[in-house]
Amino acid sequence: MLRELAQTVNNLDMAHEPSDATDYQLSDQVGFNLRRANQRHVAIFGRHVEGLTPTQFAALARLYEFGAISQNRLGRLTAMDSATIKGVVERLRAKELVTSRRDLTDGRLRLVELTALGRQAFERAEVQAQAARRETVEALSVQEAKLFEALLAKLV
Amino acid sequence: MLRELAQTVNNLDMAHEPSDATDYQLSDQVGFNLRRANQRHVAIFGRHVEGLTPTQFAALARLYEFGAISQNRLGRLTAMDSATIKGVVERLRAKELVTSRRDLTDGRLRLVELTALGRQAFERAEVQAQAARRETVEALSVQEAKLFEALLAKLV
DNA sequence: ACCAGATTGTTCGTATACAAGCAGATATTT
DNA sequence: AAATATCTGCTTGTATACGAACAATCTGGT
Repeated sequence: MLRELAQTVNNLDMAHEPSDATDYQLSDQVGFNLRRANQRHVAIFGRHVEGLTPTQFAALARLYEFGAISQNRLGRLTAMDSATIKGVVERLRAKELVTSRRDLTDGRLRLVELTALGRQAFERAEVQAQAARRETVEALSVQEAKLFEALLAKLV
Repeated sequence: MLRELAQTVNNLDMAHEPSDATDYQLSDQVGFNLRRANQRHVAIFGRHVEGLTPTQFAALARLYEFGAISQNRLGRLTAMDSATIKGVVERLRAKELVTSRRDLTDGRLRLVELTALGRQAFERAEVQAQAARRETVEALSVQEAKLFEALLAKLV
């Protein structure tokens, strides 16, 4: 019992201590909370969606939507730079969810495309991603969630 | 000129194409935008605050507030697990902004504390972090920003 | 046809981020 | 006191994330 309490107190450190100590506010509060909100969402996503990270899922979604596109363009569509998207495509290839080949008309391009397995994986994951999305905003009312999403969209 | 235009069109890919194509919505839109908002903030923070990442700044802020605390506790206060906080403390030590030593009464603990240089660095960075915070939410009105921050705080 | 500039993709280095497994120190229970 | 559980910090492995530099390729203007 005492153990549990100590554990609970520990876990509440972040939530309680700042206000306990003073009314001190981390001067980068927005950034700090954006980072924490993202961490939390990634964790929730991971519990709902089997075998795909949020970024991998985003890549599959874009490929599902746009068909065969170049690796860099996929990166732009998913907000990843060329170094990052390279690794993501590599891991999706390893899972055989996408293929990649050189473009015949433009030798610079590496065309990335979903496999049949990739399409299936995306369709299955899409339902689970919706559930993750709901859980992420579950602390907000429906209206608050809508408002939050709208404001967030204005930020990015 | 055409080059510039092409560049511009490329940069707008993410903003335009989804709506151009259909009214398709990424089913993990909230997560996707949380990730992008965080990316954007980290970039803004980097432009305003010299020599400190947002996470390093958060660690300094907590140490400034709490004095000497254990490494794991610092991690909890800054939302980093033990593996992550270790690296952050290591890099802060390399810049001589913090020191770390064993606790005499509890042999497990590694006490981390600001140096005089670290205190100065934090005080200077705090002003710049405020500016970063403002730029991050500049697309929102003052009321919208307040609302957004309140909703974000409810999420985490 | 040519050359300057731009784009694509790769590699390297640095910095979070977390899971899992570990050893050592401390705390709790019996 | 001994057995058990917990906590701390470390290490390894995997996955974003980005800056910078690079070669290969393509495009624009001449």
